[in-house]
Amino acid sequence: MGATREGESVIQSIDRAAKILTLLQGSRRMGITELAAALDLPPSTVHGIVKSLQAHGLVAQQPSGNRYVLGPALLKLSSVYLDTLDVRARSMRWMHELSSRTGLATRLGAELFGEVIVIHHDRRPDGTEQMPETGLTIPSHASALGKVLLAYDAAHAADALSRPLAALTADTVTDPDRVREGLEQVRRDALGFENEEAVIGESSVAAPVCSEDGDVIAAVAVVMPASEWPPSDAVLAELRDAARSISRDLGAPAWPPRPPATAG
Amino acid sequence: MGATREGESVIQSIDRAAKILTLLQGSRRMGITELAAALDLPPSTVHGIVKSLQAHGLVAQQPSGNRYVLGPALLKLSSVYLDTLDVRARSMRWMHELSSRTGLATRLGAELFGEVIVIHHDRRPDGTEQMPETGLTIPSHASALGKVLLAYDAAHAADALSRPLAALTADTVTDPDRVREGLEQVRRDALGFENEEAVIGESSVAAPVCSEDGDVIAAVAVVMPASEWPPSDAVLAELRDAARSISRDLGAPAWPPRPPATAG
DNA sequence: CCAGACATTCGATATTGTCGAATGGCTTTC
DNA sequence: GAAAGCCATTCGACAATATCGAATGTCTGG
Repeated sequence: MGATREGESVIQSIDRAAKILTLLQGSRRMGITELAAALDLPPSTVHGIVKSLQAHGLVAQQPSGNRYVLGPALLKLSSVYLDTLDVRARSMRWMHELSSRTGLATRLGAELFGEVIVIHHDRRPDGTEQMPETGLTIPSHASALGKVLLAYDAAHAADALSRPLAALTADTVTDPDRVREGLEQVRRDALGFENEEAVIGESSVAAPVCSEDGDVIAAVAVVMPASEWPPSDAVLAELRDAARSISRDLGAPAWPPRPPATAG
Repeated sequence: MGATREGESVIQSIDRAAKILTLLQGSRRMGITELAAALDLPPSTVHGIVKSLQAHGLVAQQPSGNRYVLGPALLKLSSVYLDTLDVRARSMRWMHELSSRTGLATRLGAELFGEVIVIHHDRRPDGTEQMPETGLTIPSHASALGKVLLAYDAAHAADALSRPLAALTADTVTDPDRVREGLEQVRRDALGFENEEAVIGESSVAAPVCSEDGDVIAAVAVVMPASEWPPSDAVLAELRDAARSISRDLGAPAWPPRPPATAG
């Protein structure tokens, strides 16, 4: 085959397969006709694709019979994916130290298609039960991690701020221009703040993590109950130390990073 | 298209795409020609597939340029996959309680293509740094989780014990028949044991988790340093309680489960 | 017991992925 | 510093392949 139109030259069936995975990612469990309707394709076509995915464990049909869900093979794949991430490996001990010292949960995030995906998560050191957050995605404009990543990555910012911004709480900033204004402060301080903008009762601060060639490739955050807002200077200092240590481990030439020239 | 031969009727390009993902899962980073050689396909064909996967974030090429790795989209997909698992959601609080009471790390595992995949992991409650283990896969024959799952699932056992069993440590049982013998004890006690058979210095005990219709769909384990072997009766009792509680939450009619009739 | 909805199978068709050769970029070697 | 080799990438023709619509089977609800 090959591209019929300019721009895209993706293999049709793989493209459709990926779309099916994305669809299942959104609405947990779907039937064949449901998927077919969503993709505007005949059910038999969708059936063939789903069965092929199922053969590799990428989707599974639940015992109930006629509904499909994402499959266990994805878990193994993602586990290996995480292992390939230098950033994550180098961050873990610093994040654990950061959690211990501040008594707060910490997150490491990177960009994924205009959102932030949590690459590592270290829980608050008290013994309470806490959901694992690795793999979680958060809108960039409503998170401290996201603001930091937006501030240093023009492409990410252009992508994320071009579409309508969702209001997750009453305090979410949904005006792209106001978000952009906030980014200047982030670049100045090398710290991004967020107070109940994503989740009610939860606030966070993030700092950039730089790679060998000086690019901001990730961000670390401390997450705290909104009742503890604003964070003490001690916490901010610990956060900065952690971000600097990780960046240093990665071979970054400098920290804090230089804001991109394009960002005037 | 459709199946040319009996048995399989998977879509070729999707099959190849999945194989590429599996290949990248094994050897972290690979080039196009390397993949092409492994699949015995022309590089141009592989290139097209890889690019299609890349467009959806399922693979990524590392900055270095010419090598491909698994992509971040897998992380989000697996995160949603985990959320769809009833077992996991119901297990979390009981596992956390089990960890707190015993002071040991706990794991929840299910079957994936003849191996065991860790679906949830609750760390030891001391403050030490511990790797997240969710997503890890372990050979069934060398783990307590695996032994339990094998004992109650004939298909899994047939699958897993048909191929050569890897020796992970000096104590790994690699003779299929000896493994099978061990399973009778597992069915009798509803507990599977493993002492340094997978990892040197680490031992574990597992118990079955049953679904609504009485099938064993997962297993819970406590993991301890080999120096603490054998586990106390108190620990075993806590483990049984946790397994029973989870099964009850899932609507299981009975616990311990009845061994399958086929297993005579 | 019947009706409807849905998953699934099957076979013909042409759309589509595949392949081999040619190009371009990069690193290595002498 | 120039050349050679390796590897990713692009292109276009071909026919193998995925797609589609209709028919069948299966389950659920009335």
